[in-house]
Amino acid sequence: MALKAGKRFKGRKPEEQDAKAVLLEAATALFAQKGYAGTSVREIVERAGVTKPVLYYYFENKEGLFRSILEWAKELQKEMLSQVLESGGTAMERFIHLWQSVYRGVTEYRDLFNMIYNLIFGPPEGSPNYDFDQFQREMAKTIKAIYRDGLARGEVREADPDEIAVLILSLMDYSLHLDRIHPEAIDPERPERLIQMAFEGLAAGGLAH
Amino acid sequence: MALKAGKRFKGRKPEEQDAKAVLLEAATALFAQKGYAGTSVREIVERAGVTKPVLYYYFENKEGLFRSILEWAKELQKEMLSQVLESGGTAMERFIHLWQSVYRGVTEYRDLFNMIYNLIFGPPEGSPNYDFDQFQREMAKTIKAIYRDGLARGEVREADPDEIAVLILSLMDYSLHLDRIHPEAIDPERPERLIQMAFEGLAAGGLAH
DNA sequence: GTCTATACAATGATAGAC
DNA sequence: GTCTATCATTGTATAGAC
Repeated sequence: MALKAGKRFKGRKPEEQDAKAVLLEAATALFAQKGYAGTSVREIVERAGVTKPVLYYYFENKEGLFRSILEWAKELQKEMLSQVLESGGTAMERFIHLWQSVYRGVTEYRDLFNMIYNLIFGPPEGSPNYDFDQFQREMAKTIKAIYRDGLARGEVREADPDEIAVLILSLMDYSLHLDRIHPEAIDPERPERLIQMAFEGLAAGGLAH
Repeated sequence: MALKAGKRFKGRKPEEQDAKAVLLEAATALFAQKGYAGTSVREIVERAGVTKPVLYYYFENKEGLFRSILEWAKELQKEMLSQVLESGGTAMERFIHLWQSVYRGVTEYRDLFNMIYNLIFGPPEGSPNYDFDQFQREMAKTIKAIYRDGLARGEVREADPDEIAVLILSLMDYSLHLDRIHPEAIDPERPERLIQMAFEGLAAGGLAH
């Protein structure tokens, strides 16, 4: 959950980077909760337990801090997806595996995920310009790769891979949305069921297995 | 697409309510684009072509203006959904009809929709407290009603109605999301295809019709 | 590297004239 | 109902001491 500064930042003396890590963590939590515009520098430094000049020492400004968080998230996602692509199994199993990896990441870095989720689905000019869509594009790429493998093995019916990516992504995103707004009813297996439902079809009389 | 002040506000002399309508319209567009916190009162009145005291004359404050917009949206959604529930046809056809009604509403009141969409999926404390989730709950209620009718007629396979609602809602919401971020590739028929895909199933060898 | 103190622009909101 | 002028507050950001 924390930034684990030692692993992520290569400061010679750990204490030197402590302020930076704690600022990133505090800002992530606040941006996730209140949005970029809704979060003041004063709040960030208060939560981080430092003073304003410390923030401006480590980051160019509020926007620079914001961008640092996003670059960090980009790396995390990259690691996660490349790991998923190495996994084997049927398309269905790999979709489930993808979901479970996403879910693990979301759980471990909840604030970070919420922040990015808000940025992707929030007002287009609500925060500094940034290609937020890339997070979804990377997800879509992975889904399509899995689908194409499954198609080559005859595990799935033929369809537009882009459409499949949209289908799977929408189910995962909406499940995460539900977990966000109803944390009392979190259900990690919902996407598995939903993906399965989509696989097997809703129509009466459908499907063999 | 404008507020059509005459239909919505019952001012004796139309000009008296012009400022109010134009303020609602301007604020909706700005909130949709930049979020609540990211939009200043100055911007709103500038866009509306009035001065600040005019805003505070018609609304308690920025938050009051915000809430007025949401109450308006609530009414619009209510009308739309009750109309959909009166429609006939198979479950599949009624889901498509629901989507088309949503899509028409979204098109006609694009700023309003975008604003609410951002609020639903945006940071929880990014704007004044409000039960944004009610918009989704109303949608879910409609979907479940349609599904139950279809089930009674044997048109759909048995499943958890809540789960069905999540499935359909996620497909619609994600399609709207795609339209929002890729307006150059808007595809009003995507949800129809996606819902059909979910109905027929992805698994190879599935399904009769 | 971190602090106190402060500069200075922008914000939400209002008083009071018309 | 609408304006000009203004207020208090909060915002981002920095100078300069330590």
